[in-house]
Amino acid sequence: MQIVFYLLLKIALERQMTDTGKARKIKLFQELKTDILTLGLQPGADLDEASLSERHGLSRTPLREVLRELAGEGYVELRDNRGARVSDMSFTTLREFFQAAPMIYGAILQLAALNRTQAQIDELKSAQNDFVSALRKGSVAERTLANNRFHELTGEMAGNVYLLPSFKRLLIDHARIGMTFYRPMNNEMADKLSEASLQHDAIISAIEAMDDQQAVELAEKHWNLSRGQIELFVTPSGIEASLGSVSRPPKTA
Amino acid sequence: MQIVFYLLLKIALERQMTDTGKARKIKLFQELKTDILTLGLQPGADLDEASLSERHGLSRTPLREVLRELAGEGYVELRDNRGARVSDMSFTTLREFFQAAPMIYGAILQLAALNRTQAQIDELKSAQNDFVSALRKGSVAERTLANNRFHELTGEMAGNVYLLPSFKRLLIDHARIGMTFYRPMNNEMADKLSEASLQHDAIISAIEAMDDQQAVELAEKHWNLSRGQIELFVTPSGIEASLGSVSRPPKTA
DNA sequence: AAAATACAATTTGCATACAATAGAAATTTC
DNA sequence: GAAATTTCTATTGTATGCAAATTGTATTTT
Repeated sequence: MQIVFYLLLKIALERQMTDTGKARKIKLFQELKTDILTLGLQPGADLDEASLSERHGLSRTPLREVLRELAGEGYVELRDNRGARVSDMSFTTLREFFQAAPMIYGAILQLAALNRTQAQIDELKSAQNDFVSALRKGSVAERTLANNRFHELTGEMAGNVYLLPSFKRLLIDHARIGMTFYRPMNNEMADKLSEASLQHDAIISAIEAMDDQQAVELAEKHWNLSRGQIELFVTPSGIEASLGSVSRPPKTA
Repeated sequence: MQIVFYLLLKIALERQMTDTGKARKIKLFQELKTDILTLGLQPGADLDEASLSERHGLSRTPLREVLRELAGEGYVELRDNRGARVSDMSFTTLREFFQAAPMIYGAILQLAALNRTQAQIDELKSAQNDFVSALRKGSVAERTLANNRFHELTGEMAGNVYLLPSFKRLLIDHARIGMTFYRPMNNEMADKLSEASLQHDAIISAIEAMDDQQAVELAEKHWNLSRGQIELFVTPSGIEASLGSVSRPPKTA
C-alpha cells in the first residue's frame, strides 16, 4: 500500500517537473514547427483551435498565444475571425524565394565567420554529424530537419538581429521545398546530397578559420547546388512512354 | 423623451460600429507601435499588462495577444513570467544595424522599382507630401513617423515576403535612432533634412521609371546621408567652454 | 550587523464561460 | 425552381477568476 502512494507521489512530482503548462506549450510549439517544416502540415492547411488545444492538453488561451508566436516567425498566417493556416507557398513566393535567398545566405555565412564562438563551432560540428547520419539512415523528414538545424546554427553565429528574421523565414520554405528534393529519385540527386554534406564540412572549416570571404564563396556554391537540386526535381528528364499510355478514367459525368 | 431614446440608440449603434473589441485591439496595436517608434516608450521600458489593459479598455487576454504580435515584428521582447519590454538598443545592436541596413535597403528599393504598381506610386507620393509638410511644420515625432511611412511603402512595393521581416525590423530602429537626428540642432543638420527630402523625390522618380539600377544607387546615397546624420549627432563638434566652468553640485553625503 | 530564510504582495500564466462572427442550412419570396 | 433572406451551427474573440511564479520585505539566525 505504501508503495502505491510512493508511486503516485513520484508520478505527481514528475508531472509537475516535466509536464507543467510551460513544457506543454514549448512542446506544442516545437511540434507545430517540425510538422510544418516536414510538410506533415501542408502549406495552406487550416489549424483548428479546439482540436489542437484538446490534442495537446492545453486550453485555447495559451494555444492562441503559440499561434501568434508562430505567425511572427512566418510559420502560419492569422486571418480575422477565421482559423490560423499554415503559410502558403505559390509560384510567386517561390520566385521571391529565389530572389532573396542568395543575398541573405551570403551575408549570414560571412557574419558567422566573423562572429562565431568556439562553443558554436562545436555545436555546428555536432549538427553536421547528425546530418551525415540522417543522410545515411534517416527518413526524408529527418534529413530535412538536420539540414535545417545546421543552417539555423549558422544564423545564430551571425548574431545579427536584423538579418535573422528574414533568414529564418527563408529557412522555413527552404526546408519545405527541400522535403521534395531530399527524397532522391535517381543517382544524380543522391550524388548532390553527398556533395551538400561535403560543402557543409567546408563551411565549417571556413567559419572556424574566420575566413569570411571563403564563407561567402561557399554560401554561393551551396546555394547553387540547392538551386540545381530544385531544378532537377521541378524539371525532370522526360518520361519515355507516350502520353497515350497513361490510363485515364472514362468520362462518366 | 423619444429624442432621448433615439440618441441613446444612436450612441449604442455607433459604439458597436466604431468601438468594438477588434477596433480597440487595432488601436492599441497602432498606439504601441507609434509610441515605440517615437520613443514615447523607451527601449528597455517595461510594459505592465494590468495597467495597459485597463488604460485601453481591453481585458488582459487580447492585450497579451497584441504583445505577442508586436514581439513577432520586433517591437517588444517577451520574457517568461516577466513582463514584456520594449526592444532594447545597445552598441552591439547599433553595430549590427549598420552592417545589415545598406544591403537590405538596396535590395528593397531595387525590387520596389521592378514590382511597383501605379496605385502604390500614388500612395508613395502622398506619403512624401506628408513628409515634406512634417519637415516644415511638424514635430520631431511627426517627421520621424512620416519618414517611416515613406520607407514602409517602399517595402510594400518590393513585395518580397522573405526580405520584408528584416526590412521592417530595420525600420523600427531607424526610426528610433532618427528621433534624435530629426531634431536638427544646427544648420548643417537642417540642410541634410531637406536633402533627404530631395532624395525621396529622386527615389520616387526612379521607382516610377522602373529604373532598378538607379534605385539601388539612390538607396546607397540615401543610406550614406542617414549615416552622416547619425554621425553628426553622435560626434558633435566640441564644446568651447572648459570643463571647469560646468557647475557641479557640492558633495553632501 | 550581515546573511539567509520565510513570508507577503504583485504580476504573469492558464482554464473556463460567455459573446460575437462567419459559413452553412433552411426557409421564404418572387 | 432560383434567388434572396433568415435561422442555425460551428468557430473565433473576449472577459473573468484562479493558479503559479517572481520580487521585494520582514524576520530570524549566526
